[in-house]
Amino acid sequence: MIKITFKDGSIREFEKGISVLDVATKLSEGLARISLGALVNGELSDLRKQLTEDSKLTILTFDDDEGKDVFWHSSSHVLAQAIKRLYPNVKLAIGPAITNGFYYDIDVEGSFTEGDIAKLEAEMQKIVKEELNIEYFELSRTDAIKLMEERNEPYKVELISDLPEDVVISFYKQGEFVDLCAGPHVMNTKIIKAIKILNVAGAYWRGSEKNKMLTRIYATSFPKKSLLDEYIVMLEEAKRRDHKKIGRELNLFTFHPEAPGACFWHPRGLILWQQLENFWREMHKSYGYTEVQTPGLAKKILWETSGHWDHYQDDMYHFDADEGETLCLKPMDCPFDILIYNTTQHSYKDLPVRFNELGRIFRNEKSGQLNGLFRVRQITQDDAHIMCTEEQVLEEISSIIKMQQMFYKTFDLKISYFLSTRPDDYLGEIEVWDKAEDDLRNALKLNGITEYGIKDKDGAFYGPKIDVQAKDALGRTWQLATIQLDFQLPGRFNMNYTDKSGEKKTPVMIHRAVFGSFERFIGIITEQFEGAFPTWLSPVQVKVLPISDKFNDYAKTIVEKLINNNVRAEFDARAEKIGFKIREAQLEKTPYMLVVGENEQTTATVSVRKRGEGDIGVLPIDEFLKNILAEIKDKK
RNA sequence: GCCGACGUGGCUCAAUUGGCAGAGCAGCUGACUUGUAAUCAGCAGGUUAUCGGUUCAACUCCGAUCGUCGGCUCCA
Repeated sequence: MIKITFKDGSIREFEKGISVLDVATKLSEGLARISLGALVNGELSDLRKQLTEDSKLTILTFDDDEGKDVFWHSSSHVLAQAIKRLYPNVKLAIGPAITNGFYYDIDVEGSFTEGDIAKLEAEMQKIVKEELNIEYFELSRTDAIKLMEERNEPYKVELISDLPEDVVISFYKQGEFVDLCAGPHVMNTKIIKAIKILNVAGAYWRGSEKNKMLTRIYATSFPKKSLLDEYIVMLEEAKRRDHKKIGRELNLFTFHPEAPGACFWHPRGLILWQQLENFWREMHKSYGYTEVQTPGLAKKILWETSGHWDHYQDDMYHFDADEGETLCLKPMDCPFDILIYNTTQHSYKDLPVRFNELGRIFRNEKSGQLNGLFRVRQITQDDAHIMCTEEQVLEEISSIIKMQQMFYKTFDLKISYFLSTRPDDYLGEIEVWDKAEDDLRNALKLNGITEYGIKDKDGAFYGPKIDVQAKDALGRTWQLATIQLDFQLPGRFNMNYTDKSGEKKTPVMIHRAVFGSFERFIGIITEQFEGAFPTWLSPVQVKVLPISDKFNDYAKTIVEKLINNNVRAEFDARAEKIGFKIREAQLEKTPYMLVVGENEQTTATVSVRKRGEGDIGVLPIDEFLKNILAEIKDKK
């Protein structure tokens, strides 16, 4: 008999030799999927051959996300089993599959050391070798609780007690180990060939900092050793790209213990920053924005009015100034842009008003959550606030989506969308929120974005938002751009405009960011490009390298010509061998090196060496200049 | 903030597990005048993150603080 685990967790037995089509016809709706473990030793290809277009039966393999989920989820059971064998007193919490592996949360006295990790890995390998079948069974609520109480698993008891009335309470068993689980799973532990425990961290029970902190063991596993090796290489690659490392090596930026959560921009890093800032400014001009700049320090009253004080005062920097007045370093720009808006009267004809601001804001991020440029306390936000009529909302959001798409394309970052809905601590009326959420949904639809995730209750307290995530070269995702619809602050600040009939109306406000923050964005592209920035962004675009100092005068005329044409060129006049100068320029990731000596001087040319390509031949200097200027203009 | 790990010249890393803090790169000085990823020689550089403790003796063990990293929580 072949046992097959289906997506709903059920297991059915079929006679060996049964065809996939026969299985499919024996199932009522054809919604089932065969999980990995059903397929061993050639059965997979046999089954595949028998699949037809009509058959709704699909095979899960490690190549698809769902198959990975099942595989890793089963691996997490193996991990839990190993833990219980070595440390019987440990209490199990939960152990799901995640993006690149799985974890198990456990309640353990004391802490895990490296030695424990090695022992755990070995025990997991042993369980795999035992080739344990993974079997499904169901229990009534009472029996389920009884079983988990007997096994001294209070967290499981809590989980069972909280399950909804109508749900089937299912378990999976492998050898002596039993775990509460909805499944599905692989059929046998034997297919989990390669396992690695990655790290140990703390995590709160049920994700709440009010609860006990458990120990979370992260691991990953693969059906082949070679896949694990590839994954480890990828992790090392990520480490090599670390922006803090590259920032220091390329002399772009550094961090200092004297100013935790803040970045020091060196001359070269600031050039990079300024190129991005220029791009930001051009982009906003062409989309009809006008730039503003507002104070960094202001009275508390402003945030009391906005509601931020109630929600975020613990995360704001504030102090008592003279006359008992509390001053705050601004944690966001919104109220300031509103003050500017309110200084003049607005006609419906003037709307939308679009203010963009490169605001330096301050947030007291908890020490444990600082992380290089990704999370800083002094943040440069590419903020903008759009005040418009309700009728204009869709068009404005569409325009923002287009701008964001154009922007991310420039950096080869793939983006995906999420809709974040009303949180529990919202301001305002539910009907208004529903409308706002509808507006955002429509805007996504209107722009052909049909695939997007939902982040339930993840909106800002004043409105729902569209969050944009970008994926980098290593497949990591980052929260960057955002579009937030706000029907609350305009009312709180008595913003208005006069409509066609002469009546005063409250505008709608859209908050949005494209970069997210300059710091985070530069951190991400530093890793994305591994420091080899495209020419338009490179702090030094060209290095001119004379063969010997006999050609310094000629080299100097070339450098001057480039600089006069706004190309960022440097002159390496040191008395070093050409190979040494090239090596250094290459390590600095300079896009172009121009080697000049006898030949070039007599023919008024340069010998061009391109980053990543090597020597690409000799060009007249004017032609090189023309080419590089075009490349810079096209942001290549 | 919570859990865990870590902190040695500017950088990358040693120091035989408690017994004289050392090397490469970078820097400086001098020589070499060079054709597509490292020329040679010499010099200098340290209160081992900080503070305290244990010990005849501490980079090493213990405690506290600061910082960093991996997570959790948070992210207007």
